[in-house]
Amino acid sequence: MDVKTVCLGMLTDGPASGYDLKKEFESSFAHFFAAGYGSIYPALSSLAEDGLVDCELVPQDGKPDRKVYRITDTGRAFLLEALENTTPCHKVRSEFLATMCFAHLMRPEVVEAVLDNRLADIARYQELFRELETSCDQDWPAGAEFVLGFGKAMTAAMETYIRDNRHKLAAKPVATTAAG
Amino acid sequence: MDVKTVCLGMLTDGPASGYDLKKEFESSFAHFFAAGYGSIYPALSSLAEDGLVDCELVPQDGKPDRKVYRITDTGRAFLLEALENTTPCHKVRSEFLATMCFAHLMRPEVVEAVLDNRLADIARYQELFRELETSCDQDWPAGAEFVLGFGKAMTAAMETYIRDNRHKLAAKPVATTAAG
DNA sequence: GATGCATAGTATCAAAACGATATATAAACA
DNA sequence: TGTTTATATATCGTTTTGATACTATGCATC
Repeated sequence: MDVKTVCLGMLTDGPASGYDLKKEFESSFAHFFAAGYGSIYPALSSLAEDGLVDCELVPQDGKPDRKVYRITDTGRAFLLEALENTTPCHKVRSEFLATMCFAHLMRPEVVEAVLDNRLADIARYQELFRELETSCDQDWPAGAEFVLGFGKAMTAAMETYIRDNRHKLAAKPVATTAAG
Repeated sequence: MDVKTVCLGMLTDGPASGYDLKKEFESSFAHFFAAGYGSIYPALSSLAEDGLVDCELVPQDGKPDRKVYRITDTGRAFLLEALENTTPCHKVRSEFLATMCFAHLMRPEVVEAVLDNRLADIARYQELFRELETSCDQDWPAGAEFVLGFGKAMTAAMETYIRDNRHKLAAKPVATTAAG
């Protein structure tokens, strides 16, 4: 389940350009699957090369031409197979937690700042979730609702945990730091 | 906060080989920061080249020589600066959630299998957490405890959410799937 | 007695992804 | 007038991934 497959999946919703897909990665997918242009454009080229999508050039006045991609029957079949033949993983890559592992080497006020920063980031996600909910609340497939709810549950748990446990990070100052 | 910095941080705990660090990535760091040999060895080489760590060759009988790395004063200073001068991110990369977005394209029994698989994965993490707790319970820096607790809270929230909401994924079957 | 697997250890490589930047145009804004 | 925002595609060096290779011992299985 790489960027290619996710792009292909997004295209089951209707034809779209790379730019369109990027916006989707930044909204409904933002909390669990990031992808930049450096991944999306090569992915779409590769999908087109493999015949899994068709590409239509749509000229525009002033702006650059749009390359609108549409999933093919082959692509649809490929996607179904890809969806059913994997055991999808769920990975966290947290510089935040890595930093907190070394909190005892940091000045307490910096640790506090990092925690505040994380809470602010969580708040941004929560606002995004509210927007997603209000903008298009009905007609969503069950999966999309499940995924949104998942994101809400995770951020809520994260927020609660940080608020309830941040005091412990300040509590244990290390004597000398000289372990050499 | 890349693999290099995390390795450097791990070395504040005492000298270690790439193999040792890999084991740490697989245990206490497993739930939030993955790294393979392909990242660790180049990271250590680069750190040594920059004078942030020293490398000592320790011959062994039968087995290959160990390359034991030790953080230098320069390295320690570099680490402190790196820890204090960033706003560390926290990213999720979930093929699982991406798959669930397209649950309406999948056979219900496959969706169920994916969910069961995820729960099993969560159970493995929970067992790892129990092991980490029992093996070295006192003398941990506050940060390590915070991070372990964070992992426990997240996996617990994940498990609860999946158990409470999985029925919704089966509830809304799509009529034709032919949207093209 | 051979095969396979686990442990201990270092190392490399292609492919993928990341993150930033370049390019071009127009509208809105200060 | 100058800056930002939006629309759109594209590239490119660096990092990361995931798998594999290599050496060597020991232990269990066939």
